[in-house]
This record gives sequence, structure tokens and C-alpha cells, in this order.
Amino acid sequence: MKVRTRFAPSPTGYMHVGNLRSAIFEYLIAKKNNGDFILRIEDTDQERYVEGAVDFIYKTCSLCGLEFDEGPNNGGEFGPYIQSERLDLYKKYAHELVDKGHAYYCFCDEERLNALRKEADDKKIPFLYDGKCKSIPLEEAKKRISSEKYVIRQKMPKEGVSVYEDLVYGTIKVENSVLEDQILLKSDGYPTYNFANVIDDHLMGITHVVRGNEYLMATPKYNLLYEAFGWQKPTYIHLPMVNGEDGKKLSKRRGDTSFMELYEMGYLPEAIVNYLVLLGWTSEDSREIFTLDELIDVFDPKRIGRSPACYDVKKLNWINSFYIKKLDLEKLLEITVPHLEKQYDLKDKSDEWVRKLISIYKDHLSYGKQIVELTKMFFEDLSLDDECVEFLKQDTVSDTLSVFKDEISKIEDWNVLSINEAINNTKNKANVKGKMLYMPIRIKVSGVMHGPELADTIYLLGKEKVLKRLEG
RNA sequence: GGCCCGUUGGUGAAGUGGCUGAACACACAUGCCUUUCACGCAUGCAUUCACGAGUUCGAAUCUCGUACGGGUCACCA
Repeated sequence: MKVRTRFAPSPTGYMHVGNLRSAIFEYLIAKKNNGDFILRIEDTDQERYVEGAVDFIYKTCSLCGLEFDEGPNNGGEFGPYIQSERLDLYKKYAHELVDKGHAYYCFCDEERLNALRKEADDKKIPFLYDGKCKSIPLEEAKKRISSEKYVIRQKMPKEGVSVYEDLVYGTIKVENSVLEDQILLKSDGYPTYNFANVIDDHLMGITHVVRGNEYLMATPKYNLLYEAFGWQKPTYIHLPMVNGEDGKKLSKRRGDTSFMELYEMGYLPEAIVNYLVLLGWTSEDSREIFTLDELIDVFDPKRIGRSPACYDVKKLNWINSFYIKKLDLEKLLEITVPHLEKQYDLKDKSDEWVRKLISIYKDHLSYGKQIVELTKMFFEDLSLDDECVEFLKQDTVSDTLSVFKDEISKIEDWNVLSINEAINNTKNKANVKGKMLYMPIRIKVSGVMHGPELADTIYLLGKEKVLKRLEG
């Protein structure tokens, strides 16, 4: 049987890195087996729909190299791929389940449900629907549905234990008594997620269901549905949760977790994908840098871990800087220059100057937007931190600086070579070398203790600015 | 509260009974290189795997209990 996986987001107009991570795993499992990767839009909650969200999802996945074989924008024989366009299907299957005796019509209103909930709350026991409507004779219920509001609920076994195998978590057992007669079809005619999911996964031929482990406990309910219909159950692959650095679940409220936001900050999609796949998965030889194609080759879902993964910006930065170092200059310009232009006035700078600036920072960048902070010495006045101030208090500093200022002012042909010569002359005349030679100049001229090659920095600052700073 | 899952260094993690005197990576420290810092290279960094008991010739790995963390219990997905 051909392996088929699906990415099934709700169209909220936002792509969380956690969602993206699931999509990557789903994509890899499909492609590893020469299978299909499908996009299905889960918009059964009408309130959450955001205009343009589908295109946004396509765009994000496409940037990351995740191409869908089927989906709302590229068709396929199992469509439609948007749940709100499949409503009749869910209705049909829900009623079929009632006729088969695995579900029933329920007429309980919110008021009664709330009272029940409150009662359970007071007794400090978990709330479960009491199954009142289960006892209504089918004949009677069928008459009532034409005039009354109703939902369809799944009939759960009250005894015994449900057991299933998860590819990463192993054998999972859940007592049937905790399973609620969950709603399959809402009173507005829409299916619940739990129901639509099973119907679609089956109808679309999904063989591997990949999702977060928050569904670990709900899975027996899905299996019961598959059994009720007599359908073959899929392979389940539950992914460990992704926590933030504080150990709490990654939430949408944190700005740093949206893919687009990272992308706009100058993180490279390849690097983001590479980083995300490491969240909960490791390769056999502990290699960490992979292209998507390489991942397809080495990925093994059995190596997905069970303990929660931790979203670590430092590691992301490291991986991203690794990819940046391999970038050609044109690409690098693309992810840095727009940020520079937004922040600083580049009108009097030549293209050549900008290109040189970016290239000397290539090995120092974690992400594109960081260029703004790293290069602020070229555009703004300096402000020295305590460490710099302390350093400049040392004996030889003022002498070194005045000699260097002299040497700089003598330069007629302003280039890196002549600047290096000036530095060298300063070494001899002021009789200082190494750190005591370079550091005072670097601090005075650039305001920081770490940076790219000093002569390059000075060259780009320009003679005038350098002299002015040496004076102050 | 019931149920489910997890707990390895500063951080991310490998590891499912002996080849682990616990990999690898990030971070950090030191050294080399470069007439500085950085980059790069090299070296160092967990008497020990949440805690307690048990099984075993042998346990981070299996069992039980405790603690802590997270998840889940909707006409949300």
C-alpha cells in the first residue's frame, strides 16, 4: 500500500513552528517511502477562519521545500481538501453510524450540560456526558430530529481497556470508562475535529497519522470509530511536545515561534527546517546538518524521541549561522540589506561599500536582521560599555592612539593595504603590539571589542569618521 | 482530581541489561593560528543518569514506590 501522510492545519493565517515541525515529519515519512504528502484544511470551526490562510500555508511550506502532492490548490482524486466543502460526507457517515448502533442522537441543551458539568465539578470528578439520550428509542429520535436541534454522539464502551501501538510511544492503554460519548456532529451540522479527522483520513487513504502527543489519550476514540466502520486503522506516530526555554509548551503568544517572523528576521528556511527536525529526532550517527533531500534519505520515525523537545534559540542561531557561512554574497545581501535600509540611511553609500560591509560580517551573523545591530557603529555615534572604558584607562593607550591618528591622517590613498601599513607603523613608533595595539584602536574607532578584521572595518568607516572618533 | 507521557552536564541531547571509566552538538574555559578580537583548529568540562527500594554476576537502561514537569478530560482543533 502506498504511504500517504497529511498535514492538516486549521486556516488561522499563521504558521507556528510546532505545526511546521509536524509538517516536516509528515513530509519525510511520506517521501522516505515514495509516498504522497497531502494538505487538508480543517476549517470546521467557522469562527477561526482567516482569509488567505490557504495560500499562506502553501507559501510557507513551499519556502521550506515541502511540496504537496494533493491539496486544495493543486487538486487530487480524493478532494475536496477543505473540510467545510465535505459537510455532506460527514453527515452521511454520522447518520450511518447511528443506524449501525455505534452512535445516537442527543437533544440535551447547553443548560443541562452545564448543570451536569457543575455537578461533576463540585464532586471533583471528571465530567462525562451521562448518556441520557442514548436510551431514546431510535424511532422516536428520528422523528424529533426534523424539528429539534440535535447532535450525534459516539457510543463508547463503558468497560474494558483500549490498547493500541504507537510507533514512538509503544503500547498505550486507556480505560474505556474515561472515554466520553463524544460529539461527532455538532448542532450546526458541522462535524467535530475528532470525527472529520477520522472520516477524511480514511477516505483520503492516509496510512500514517502523525500528530502531537496531546492526542495520545484520545486515539482509542478514533480507533473505535475505525472499528465501527470496519475500516483499517492507520499507523500512529505521536510526536513529543515542543517546550519553550522555560519548560512550558510553546505558545502562539510568543513572537519567536512563528515561521514567518523567523523568516522575516533573516533566518533561512533550510536552516529552520534543519533545526525543527532536530526537535525530537536524532540521526543514527548524531550528524546534525542536513538538507531536506538528505533527511528523506536518513530519516527514521523510530528514532523520534519520547521526551519533550526544547525550542532553543541559541541552537537555531548556530545552525542558521552555519548555513549563512555557506551562502553566496548575493543571497546574503538579500537577507541583510533590506534590514539595513529600513534602519539606516544608505543613500550616500555606494553599492560597493554595502557589499564589502556585508561580506566582512558574513562569519559573524546568526540571522539577517542581526546585521543592523552589528553594524550600528557605521551609522550611529558610539557608546562604550564599562569593559571598553576600563580598557582605555591603561597607560599606553593615549600614546598609541595619538600615533595612530597621525598615521591615519597621513594616508592619501585610502585602502585596506595602507590602513594596515598605518597600523604597522603605529606598532613600531608607539612600541606596542598585539592586544595593546589593536584593542585601543578597535574600541575607539568602532566602540566594541569584537568585530571583523580591523583594517576592513576602518576602511569602511572612512578616513573622516575614523579621525573624528580618534579625536574624541 | 482521574488518566496519559516524560525526568541524562550550564543547554540541546545519544544511549532500551555488559564494547559507557555516559557519545555528539551548543555554550563556556584554555592553548594554537592570525602582528588584536573574531573565524578556524586542538584540548578541557556529568565520580554519574530526579530520588528510594527491588530483579540481576552486572542497570541510565527492567519492576515497584515517591517527587517534580508537561499533556488531556469542549457543540476548539
